[in-house]
Amino acid sequence: MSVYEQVIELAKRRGFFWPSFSIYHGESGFYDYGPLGVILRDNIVKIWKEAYLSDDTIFIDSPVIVPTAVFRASGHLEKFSDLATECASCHNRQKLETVMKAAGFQELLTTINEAGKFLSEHIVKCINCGKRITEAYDFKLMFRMPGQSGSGDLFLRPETAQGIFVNFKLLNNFYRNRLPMAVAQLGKGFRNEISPRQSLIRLKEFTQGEVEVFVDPEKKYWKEFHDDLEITLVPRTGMEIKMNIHAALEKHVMSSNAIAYFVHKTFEILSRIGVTPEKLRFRQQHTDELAHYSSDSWDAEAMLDGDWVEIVGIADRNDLKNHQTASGESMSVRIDDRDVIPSVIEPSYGIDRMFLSVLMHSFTINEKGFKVLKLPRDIAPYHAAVFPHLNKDGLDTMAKEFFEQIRRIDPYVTYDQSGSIGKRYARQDEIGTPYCITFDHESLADKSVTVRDRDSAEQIRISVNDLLSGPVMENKKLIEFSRQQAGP
RNA sequence: GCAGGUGUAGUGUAGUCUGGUCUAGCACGAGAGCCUUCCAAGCUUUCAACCCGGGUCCAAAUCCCGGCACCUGCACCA
Repeated sequence: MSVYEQVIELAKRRGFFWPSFSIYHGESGFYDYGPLGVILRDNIVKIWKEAYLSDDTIFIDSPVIVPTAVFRASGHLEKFSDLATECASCHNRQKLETVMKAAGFQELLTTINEAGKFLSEHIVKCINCGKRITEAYDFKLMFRMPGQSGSGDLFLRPETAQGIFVNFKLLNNFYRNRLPMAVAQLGKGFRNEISPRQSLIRLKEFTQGEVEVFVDPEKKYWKEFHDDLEITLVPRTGMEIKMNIHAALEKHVMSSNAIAYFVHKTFEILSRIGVTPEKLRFRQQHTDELAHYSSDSWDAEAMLDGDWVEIVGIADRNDLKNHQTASGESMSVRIDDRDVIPSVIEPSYGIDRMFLSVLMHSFTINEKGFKVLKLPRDIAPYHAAVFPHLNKDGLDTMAKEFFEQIRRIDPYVTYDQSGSIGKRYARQDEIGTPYCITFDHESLADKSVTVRDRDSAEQIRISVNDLLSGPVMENKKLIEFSRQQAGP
């Protein structure tokens, strides 16, 4: 089994995630987060959110249901729906554009009527079987929902970004008309994918963390930053290189301080949540793969089972101009003596893909053949598990009492007294719990317990009072202990 | 969406070709109990499945049709 398959199996069995609606045979493109998945995802989101809060970013939360006008202005209405063809003979579906190109036609057809007329007047052949194609249809990548009479149709947003753009003036007013300004939003996005695949990688309903950084288009500057990292970069023109981001900026591999800054920041966030740096690269998109709204884009890609998968996109986009034109509202900001419409640098995080990458990169099999999820300690769903060594002599009641106390200090803990001690360790290893706290006969005498480290299986003895002094992950003795275990 | 493959307890599988002895087997798991002085030990016991719908047949997990889902490839990924 591949790592992906093993992670899927583990996720389903241990409650990280699974396909939605399965008692009704499921619905492709939708997944539930299970009990442990919810906690793990929240922990990942928390790190992302705090990384931006501590970097002068403001947050907003806007509706997932959005009126047509917004997407007319943003270009999604036009670009997000493709004219497509289906061959009447072999049922092969293609984008109209692709079929036209293959047939040697240059014409750009944008409406269903135009396309129908063109196809009836010209012979356009199916790429697959060579039979003539006579009809085109509209394929919408956005979910459309009927609006009330007069107000027009509504759409489920395909990205959270527009909710920030349409609020630009209010947000910038809140921010006292300064630039640069960074605004973030965490929320659901929806895309009617033709063929959702690979569980959390292509969902119809997904979670995004998007940050829109509004900058002076002439400078595209956010902040200086410290950087002693070597990061794998794949520029549009050239080979994969390991490079320092500052150097990349100086050598114009990256076009602006803002892009470089957020590539660097993204690298730090991803390493922090448990994406392995060696399995991470930043690749600049080729011009022909750029989204309609973007002029440059660096994708963070994670190596998952031999494939590079995009998990974060850092794009240079220019949406405000469109909204100014469409709405008639000025989006310009006064900088020195100039009125400028800000450019936007957008780091857009695919939370579900990050989540899956963290699981896959944390997944290990130990020398005994058992699975150990080596999650960063503080993002593990449970920080610690509490066991009685034996279910007798009062060990169980003592352990249970301790558990009730510690969970009031740190709710990310669990209790288990079923099966043998070894089985319980194995259960916790599989879900990534970094510490197992065990009450044994010595505990009865001196109120001390053993704490076992997930990655080394080594133990220390520590007093109950030390453990109850604060949250598990802030415990100085445990931090010291895990440092020793991580060492040589 | 196309082509091919697959679909059996929570998980992994046997059985499907060659319909009946399948009251669907096994392992892991989970629950209860016993035992047990630290890494999936053992014992007793319990739980739990033929993807859905239709058809053929005396008889369907097994054959046929339709649907759904998953996997691989192609296309798509704004």
